[in-house]
Amino acid sequence: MRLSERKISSIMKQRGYKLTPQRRAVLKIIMGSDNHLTPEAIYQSVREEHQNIGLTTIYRTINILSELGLICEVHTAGSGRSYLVRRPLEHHHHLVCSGCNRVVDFSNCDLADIERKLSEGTGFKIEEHLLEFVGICPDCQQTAES
Amino acid sequence: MRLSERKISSIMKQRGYKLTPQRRAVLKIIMGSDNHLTPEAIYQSVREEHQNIGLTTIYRTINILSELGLICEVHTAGSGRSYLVRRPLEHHHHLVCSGCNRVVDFSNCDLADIERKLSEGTGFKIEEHLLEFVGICPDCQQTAES
DNA sequence: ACTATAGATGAAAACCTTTATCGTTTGTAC
DNA sequence: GTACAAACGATAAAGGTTTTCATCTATAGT
Ligand SMILES: [Zn+2]
Ligand SMILES: [Zn+2]
Ligand SMILES: [Zn+2]
Ligand SMILES: [Zn+2]
Repeated sequence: MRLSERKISSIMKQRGYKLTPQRRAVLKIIMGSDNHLTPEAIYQSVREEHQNIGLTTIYRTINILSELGLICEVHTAGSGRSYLVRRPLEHHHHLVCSGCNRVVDFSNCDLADIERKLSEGTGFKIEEHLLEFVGICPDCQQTAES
Repeated sequence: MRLSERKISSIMKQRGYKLTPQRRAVLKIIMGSDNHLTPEAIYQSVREEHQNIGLTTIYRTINILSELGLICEVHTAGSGRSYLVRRPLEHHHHLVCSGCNRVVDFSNCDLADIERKLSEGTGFKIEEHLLEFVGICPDCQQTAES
């Protein structure tokens, strides 16, 4: 299942958050991009159409979306945070282009075996895992060659 | 192979860095802990014996150790950085306790299959991966029960 | 429509983490 | 021991994120 603006709107309202024009503008930018975006980048993009919005509102909106599980954070993006809209709702991971920040989602993470062995070997009760791949996308490979 | 203080000392000198008392003190704290430590935590620990050291020196030392590949960074540690000494020198990953920050290293990460499939499916040239597990260690499980 | 209420906004200040600056101190090589 | 480069600590500066607060909606009840 993928997230539509309608669905996001309904989730937010259900949890007591209003879908204001500012939040709609932030959502539009995040949903319209294939790349992961920093708060500053979102700010700059939103500002092109909505020049009065404050950076504070960007952060507030990001934090809400994150709390509701509607956006994904990328961890291999250097210092600082970077987000993109949650495209598959189910458990998944990211393949990130180090050239243009494009993100491809994938769901076939088969870590159950490793997880079980690790758990048996260490006695840890494993709660979550973080898996991300970094590479160069076809477009950026071409750009690099030419 | 594991890193001894002697080995680290030789690597640092070879790369033009002096092993000062301050750096030795930072190393002692990092090497003496099974947990990942934030710069601030390292600062506090080092200060107990070396009360005049500056936070700047902690950061400078961490950055050198990181550049030389002598420490590992943990990515699932919330906001901000956290480090521990690099115990296996070869490629490896971390299992982190969310209770006490203890870290267990493991080397049998078998992501080659996933990586090949991903590469074929997307056309990405994959350069690196990030894999980390989070769980509760046996000690913290007991603490939680009692 | 009018008002009351709760929530959201933007500007500014505060906060926290990390890095740069600079005068002084320390290690190392001769 | 002297000379030199490197490292130190204090402080300031730079980023990035959150708090504060007065103002401004949006919504619901009248
Ligand atoms: Zn995602
Ligand atoms: Zn790319
Ligand atoms: Zn490690
Ligand atoms: Zn633990």
